[in-house]
Amino acid sequence: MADSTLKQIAKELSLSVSTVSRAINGKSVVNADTKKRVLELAEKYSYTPNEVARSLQKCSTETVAVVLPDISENFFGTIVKEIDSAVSKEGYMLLLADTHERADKENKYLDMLYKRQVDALVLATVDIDGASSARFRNGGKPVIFIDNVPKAENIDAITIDNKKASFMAVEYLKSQGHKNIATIIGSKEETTGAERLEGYRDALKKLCLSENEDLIAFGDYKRESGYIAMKKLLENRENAPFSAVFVTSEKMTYGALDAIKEASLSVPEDISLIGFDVHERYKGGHKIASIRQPEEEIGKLVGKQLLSKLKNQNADGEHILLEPLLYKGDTVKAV
Amino acid sequence: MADSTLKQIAKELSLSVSTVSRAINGKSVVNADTKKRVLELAEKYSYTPNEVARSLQKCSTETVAVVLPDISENFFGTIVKEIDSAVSKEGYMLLLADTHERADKENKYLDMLYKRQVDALVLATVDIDGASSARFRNGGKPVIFIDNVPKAENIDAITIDNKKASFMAVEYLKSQGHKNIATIIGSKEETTGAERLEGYRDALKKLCLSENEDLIAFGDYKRESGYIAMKKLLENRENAPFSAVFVTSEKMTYGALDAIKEASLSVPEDISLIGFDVHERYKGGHKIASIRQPEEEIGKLVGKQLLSKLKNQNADGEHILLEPLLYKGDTVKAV
DNA sequence: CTGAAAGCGCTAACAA
DNA sequence: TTGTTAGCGCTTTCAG
Repeated sequence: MADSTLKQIAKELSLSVSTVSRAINGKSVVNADTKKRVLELAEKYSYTPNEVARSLQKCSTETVAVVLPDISENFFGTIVKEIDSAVSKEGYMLLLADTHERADKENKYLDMLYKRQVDALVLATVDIDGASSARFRNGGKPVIFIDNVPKAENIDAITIDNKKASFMAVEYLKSQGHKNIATIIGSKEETTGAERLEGYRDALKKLCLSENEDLIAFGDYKRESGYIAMKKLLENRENAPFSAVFVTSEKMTYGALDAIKEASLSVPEDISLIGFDVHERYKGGHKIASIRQPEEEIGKLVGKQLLSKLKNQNADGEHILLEPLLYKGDTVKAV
Repeated sequence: MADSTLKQIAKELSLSVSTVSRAINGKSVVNADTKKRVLELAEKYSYTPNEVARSLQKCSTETVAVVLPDISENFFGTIVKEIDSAVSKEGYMLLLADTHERADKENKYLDMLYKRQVDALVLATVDIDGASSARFRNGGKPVIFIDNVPKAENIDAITIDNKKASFMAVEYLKSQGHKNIATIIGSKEETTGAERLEGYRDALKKLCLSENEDLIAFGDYKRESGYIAMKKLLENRENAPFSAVFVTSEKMTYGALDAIKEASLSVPEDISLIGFDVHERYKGGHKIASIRQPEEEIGKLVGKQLLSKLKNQNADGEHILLEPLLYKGDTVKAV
């Protein structure tokens, strides 16, 4: 009834624990008959190996930690799904932690996870210098960064090319005749924010568009911050006019749209807009033009890299850059 | 450098392992001076307790398993986020598994999780008789069902009142003058599907609306199946006319809209529609009328119940029913 | 206040 | 082929 152990089975069969272990694990050669007896009794008692004990012995928990800022976002949900799919095939399971975009929580979780001896870590960090994950990396555990990549040596990461993403957005807006393009950037303390900003600036330069610091607003990835940033841009529109805006995260995009609506303006009639990570839920609705990340591909790649690193401690870190995607919706108007 | 252990610290300080353990855990009384020495050395070696060893000893992993059909759905993502939030405060972490709506995967994952000695389980099952989770429940581990609730004795569950959800949808459609109301139901093998169907039928009866089996189509919660089901309803519309449709899951709702669009029909001009679990991403867009579940509340409640059950092995199972919410969008027209 | 000893359940040499 | 021994790192009586 209660969970049985190797010891109990061994005792009942007058065998040693190791023989029972061998019979059950099938790794080593065991007499066919004793093996049969062991297996039968194990069946009868519905013996279940205790993985905790096994982990302690093997110094490996077959567990991958996944730490990210917001699991309710489709972007992260999809990535997690793919990672789980990939690693579960090899017996690994995921310990998940949601940091709510907070560095203190990230630290707390990484601490807990380290104590729990996870074998590897996938981290969408909000900690820009990589200190929070240093222990894992120094300890030789595979760490793969997604979304944000800290400034540190020898980092493994899988992200899109954020600079290129901004370039694509600006280039598309220019192709539609826009000359004054505003942007809303998430925290520039994080690489995603910093790189998207850099890409935006580079694009303006390369495409000979006018630069204006007043057309750059900042948020923190959350909806409310997109709303506030957009509102600020709109209030200052007389001084710093613009016909289009590039918003660099999904939730901020919705927030920006909230502000536009509140100001009784229309998209794309009054303002053209390109968002980020916005997915159409259904045809026939309003389609928000958006830069998107190939999240399934990211997840699959992370899973694959994880498995490979878990086997062979690959040496050097590499940052895999994927192509961003541009979806032209109906929120950009030619002017 | 490498991870230190109590043993190492004990040896270096010529103390016993137990004293070092006591000093670090602070549970028992230790001489202030030795405690200080221990703590200093622990600090110096950045000692990290091995939770795996601790778990083995304590027969508790401080881990909660969360098993669900699709983590990329906002509904589940939000629930997971809230559960994590709640239980992490007490030191628990989540092991997450995504079953892709497949009973075989669910079984496999539950097996792995059982071996890993999780302390509790939150399960959005696709296994209707509850066999997959029997071991957990018999073993006295807290199991809380969400979304689907198996037909078994003494079950703990937190869901919305699905019958009422259907009633609300039908009632609203009737109030807008609709008399022939079609529906698309997810698997009737699962309680969510069965109850929503039952609620739909009850509502028609109670509200004196005509019943017609041809107006009931089935899907499997996925988008494609909603598309196919809607297409079937539309093709048969001459025989079985309807002016409104109630679709009982988010992805099927999008699929149904796909089919409506493909048939060159408009919502709500040609067909009124109420979906399920559809959330507005942004104001100003097309608003899909929808029954919604209070997912944050569900997640918070699950977290709370989990914690309470983890402490005191509460006795009887209880099914907590929450109120569904009705959001009137612009996809229902008065006729 | 501290140490010795036993053990959580399992694995893995090493012998026999 | 099987058993013995020795842990993995920690907690927890029980003595002292």
